[in-house]
Amino acid sequence: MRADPLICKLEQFTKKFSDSEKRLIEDAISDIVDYAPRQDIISQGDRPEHVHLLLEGWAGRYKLLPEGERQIMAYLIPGDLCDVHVALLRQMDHSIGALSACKVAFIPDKAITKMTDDHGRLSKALWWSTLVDEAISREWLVTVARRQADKRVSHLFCEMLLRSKAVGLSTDNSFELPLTQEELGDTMGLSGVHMNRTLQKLRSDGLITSQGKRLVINDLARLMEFADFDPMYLHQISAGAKSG
Amino acid sequence: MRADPLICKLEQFTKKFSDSEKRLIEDAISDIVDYAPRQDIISQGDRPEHVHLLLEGWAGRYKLLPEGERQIMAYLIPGDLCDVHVALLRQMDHSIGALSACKVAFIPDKAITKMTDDHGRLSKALWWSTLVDEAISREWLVTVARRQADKRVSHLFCEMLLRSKAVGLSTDNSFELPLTQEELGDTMGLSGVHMNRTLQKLRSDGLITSQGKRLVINDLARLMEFADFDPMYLHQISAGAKSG
DNA sequence: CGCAAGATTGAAGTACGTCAATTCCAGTGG
DNA sequence: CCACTGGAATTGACGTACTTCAATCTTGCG
Repeated sequence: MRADPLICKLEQFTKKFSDSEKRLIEDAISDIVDYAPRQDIISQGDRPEHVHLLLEGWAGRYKLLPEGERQIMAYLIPGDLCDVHVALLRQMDHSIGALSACKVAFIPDKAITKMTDDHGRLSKALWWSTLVDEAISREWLVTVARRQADKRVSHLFCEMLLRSKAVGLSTDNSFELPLTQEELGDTMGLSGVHMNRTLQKLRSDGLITSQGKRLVINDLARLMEFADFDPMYLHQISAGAKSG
Repeated sequence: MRADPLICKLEQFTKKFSDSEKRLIEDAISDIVDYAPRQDIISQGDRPEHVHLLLEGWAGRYKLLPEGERQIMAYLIPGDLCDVHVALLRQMDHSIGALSACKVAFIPDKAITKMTDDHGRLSKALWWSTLVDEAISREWLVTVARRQADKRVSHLFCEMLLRSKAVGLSTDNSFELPLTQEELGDTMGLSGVHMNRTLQKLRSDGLITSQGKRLVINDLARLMEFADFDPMYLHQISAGAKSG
């Protein structure tokens, strides 16, 4: 089903959903829209009328600074909801843009409200996912503030591998990374040039391999060790264990 | 009342609470505990049984890194709740420590659950406050990743002034800042030495003045301009965004 | 007064950024 | 099939905003 990654993700928090619950989510989708890379899915100041569920591709939360630099504050991958709870805030304080080609499902606000009013379990699961988003944001803060470039990038790769696994996008130790080095830099607070040199170092140290847009982590345990990566903040049930 | 700062804060989001609603919150407090500076209020790995409401002093969310550096990821000031929704996550992925002497109210988990089950408005207000926390965390990420030391610190000071105002801790353009320069550095990803030089620069530029532990912002408009500070992310009704 | 924590200062090192040139590569059209 | 093209990756030279270390001065406070 189209909502599989979302369900997959939420099932990390709660017990397996029943078929009828799955259908409930699935049927809430009112529309599906494609976005090209660099296109905004939601813009700062918007007050979206429906919730956006990412089905395919990568998107990013970002802000622009006065000198024109872009800071990406979060990655969204399939199964991630862009704005479950904007209704509580008045408007978006940042934008969400497609990083690769994206397929996005629209779920009307009312459908979400109805779903969560009737299903405490689902409501909790959605809130759980935003609490995890918050935990991720805090960890990125630590990463950017305190870790050196090579560990910064390694830490990010560990996270994205685990998150990809959690939604069924990775079974081995590799995943699609549809980003330019510039975009990676905009995420970790590094220049494109330095990101390039950092990736070269990680490759020559044998920690990663890249095949086109696919990133291969040669030895996850070693990379996690190197990056001081503790998966606890992801609050995955199997945290620490390797799924697959 | 003891819960005044919290109520003050929540009233930014929702309409004024009735006296009975205020009493409801007030009466939920089961206990009040004092903490000395540097003492942990909640430690990583904990699964707290009650919600902590900060009444006096400043506390901080932090993580420790392998080399022993501490990264402070958020400040908590009076009116802030430390862990409203930990129940949804299995355990704390970080610690919360007192930065100054703190007075903390304990509210039993069950009291919160009951309160929010019965009062949708209050429940929404509490969730609103965690969404704002998330927005703040994202803004700090931008600050640390992209802004230079002087703007970084200025941005932080703008935020803390507005947050202090929002809970009635500041009426003019000054507020209590009970932190060492080292702690400010641990927050903004700077060494204590560089934090010192940065503060000197801000003082000599006439942007701030410090009188002991009290920070005076000489010209808020100028400091906001300098720091590229847009208060929208705080989602305060009064501080910018008009309700839509 | 006397002590310890914090603030301040200077000197030297480094991890990053910036700029600019060059190479690589996937698409596209001929 | 190849030549063309524009974006992305790579490289080198150089500048700088920060860190680190270590000494000294200041302040709060019993």
